[in-house]
Amino acid sequence: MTRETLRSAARASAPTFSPLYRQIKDFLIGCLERGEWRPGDVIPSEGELAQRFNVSQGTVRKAIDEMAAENLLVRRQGKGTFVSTHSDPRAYYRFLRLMPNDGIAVPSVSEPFYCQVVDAPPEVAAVFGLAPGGAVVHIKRLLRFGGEKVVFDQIFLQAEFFPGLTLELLRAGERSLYSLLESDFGVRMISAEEHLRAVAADEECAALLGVQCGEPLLLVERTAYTYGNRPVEWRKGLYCTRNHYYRNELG
Amino acid sequence: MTRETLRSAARASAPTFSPLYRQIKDFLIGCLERGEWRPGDVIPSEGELAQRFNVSQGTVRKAIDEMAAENLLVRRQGKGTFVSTHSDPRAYYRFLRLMPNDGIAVPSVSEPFYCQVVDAPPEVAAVFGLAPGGAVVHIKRLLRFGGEKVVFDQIFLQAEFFPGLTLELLRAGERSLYSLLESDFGVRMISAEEHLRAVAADEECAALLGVQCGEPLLLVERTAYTYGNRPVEWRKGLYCTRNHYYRNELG
DNA sequence: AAGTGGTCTAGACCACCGT
DNA sequence: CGGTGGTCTAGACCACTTG
Repeated sequence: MTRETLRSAARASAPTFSPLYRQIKDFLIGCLERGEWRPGDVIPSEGELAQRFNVSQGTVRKAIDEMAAENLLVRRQGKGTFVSTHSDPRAYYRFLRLMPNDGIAVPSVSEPFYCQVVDAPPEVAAVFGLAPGGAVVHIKRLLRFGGEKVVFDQIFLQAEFFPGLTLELLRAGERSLYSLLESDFGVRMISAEEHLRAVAADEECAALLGVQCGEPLLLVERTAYTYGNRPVEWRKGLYCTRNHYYRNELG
Repeated sequence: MTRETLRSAARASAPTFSPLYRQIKDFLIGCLERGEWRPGDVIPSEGELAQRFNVSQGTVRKAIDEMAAENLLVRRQGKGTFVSTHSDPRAYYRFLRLMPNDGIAVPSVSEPFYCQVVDAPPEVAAVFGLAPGGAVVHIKRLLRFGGEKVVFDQIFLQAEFFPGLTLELLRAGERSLYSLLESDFGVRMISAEEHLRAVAADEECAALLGVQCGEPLLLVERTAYTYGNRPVEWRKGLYCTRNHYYRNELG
């Protein structure tokens, strides 16, 4: 593929100016989407990509810079550039913002106890753009921090993307849910949006979390997206915030 | 100032390697801290800065790129690079994550009703690193969205930085609190950390927000920082999340 | 037309990692 | 040592804004 190929493709598909590094970035994202490079893999070096596209190293560099800023790639000096992965223990809790009040981090343990394919509730169908009653996997689990029951999660996934996802599979191994979805089903979560509210505990979750019925809980609704901002997960978490808080940084 | 000045300064102060663009960034941040360029001002052009430091445009560019990514500067093609400001209406709600359930944005109105210099409560003194009982300004206010009472804020500021801050001043004009603190006291908020919990409404805030005593509310504690990660504000907000939610994006 | 930021190049050298 | 990412240059040209 030559530089001219890139330029002409841009002009053909859109009259708006698209810089070279943007086109290269789009190409790299395409490789990730199509699974040509899998999570944890090294991608070709900057020099090699520059040759392949007939551009200078700096142009490839700018494309990779942006993708690294978006957590799609990870640079490691002297080694190469790698596809981000949830299987890296350092990324296990990338999306979990819960912190203990006293600041002392303790290991968290996930205890899934329910996993069934069900008709999508209307709210979930709307998020996924499914027909009402489309098939989704419904997971319920408890998260413990140092033994203490802190979070009750209800997770919904589009069933067609996760055939054979069972409670046994969820319970096997130490990896995080996103790590499992990534390695066993090829679906990678890259961003998410959360909506937070305060609610009163109902009977079910009061029993599960071991709190009084009516106790204030933090309700966290999350929509998670894969490449191309396609929603693939919706979840509803109830957090007991007696000994923990949800941490957020504003820039 | 020459390139050699930059290099030798780096070697003298620290044995660790510090790239040129880093040193230039530090210099630019210093200018902002010392108030040499004020919010809303244009800073010198990339070419001029490159000449001044005896480096190439690309090096200056990288320094400015990072600062733009941190919201310290704003680039405007064809016009120049500007110091970020809370006085820009587009930045009024930079730190406010509250959204209406129905997605229809309505204007918010701040109603401060209390402003006194008081001894710092222990929690606040700890955040500011003040001696117990140090002087802080204590502000109470209500935030309304389309007339509806939604947030009860209690705000604490280090008194020494804000002499003459009164209820009248807070009530005057349309600008946001951070815009006022920036233009009238020269203190600019650049980042913040929030801790969220669910709590039950006590009598005071139930009355203020017009909800039942015991109703679940979202408790948002914020520490806001100015240049150099110096904390200058601590606030405690109680959000009624019946018709609104706290929105957060995870990357 | 002049001035600004935005893109791109070709090549150099440095810092880091593995063998 | 060779290969990788990280820094830096000097200069070119493009895109946008303003006078």
